[in-house]
Amino acid sequence: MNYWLMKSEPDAFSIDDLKKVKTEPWDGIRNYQARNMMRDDMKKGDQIFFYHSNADEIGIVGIMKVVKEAYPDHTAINPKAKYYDPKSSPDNIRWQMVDVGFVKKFKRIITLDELRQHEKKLKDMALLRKGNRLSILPVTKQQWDYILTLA
DNA sequence: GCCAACGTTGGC
DNA sequence: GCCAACGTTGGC
Repeated sequence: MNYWLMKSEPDAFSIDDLKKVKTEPWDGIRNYQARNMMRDDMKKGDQIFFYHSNADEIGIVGIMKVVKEAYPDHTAINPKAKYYDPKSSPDNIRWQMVDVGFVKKFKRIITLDELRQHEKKLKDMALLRKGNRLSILPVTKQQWDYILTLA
């Protein structure tokens, strides 16, 4: 079982939105590294931290899981979609997505600030590394368990 | 709204 | 294959 962290701007899609709809196709990923992780390493049942970015309160807000493994992100070939990709075509969709399911919302948000305060315990957590803008990040079991104790 | 830190594109 | 220009992300 692998562990992940996925970012979303709560204005666009928040943990409360996920709680309401239960499952959601995680479309719009347009970064090769992130796509490759979804395609190659994300397995059904993997656990994911839901992270709110670009918000009043930035941080981890809950847990979701992979309910469907990677498949083509058809929004890439929809000219009206927000993340339309003119270089993709129906027989060559460059992007993939997974479906995620709601697991739980934390009673409180584990803010980025707080995570930084635990930097030593969360050694080399990808999220805390400088300049990291990937919207999907791997989390180690140790980091996962430690963050759960914070929550 | 600013800007640092990227990733991507495209001309050469 | 290099790299300048451009676009995007995301914290502040």
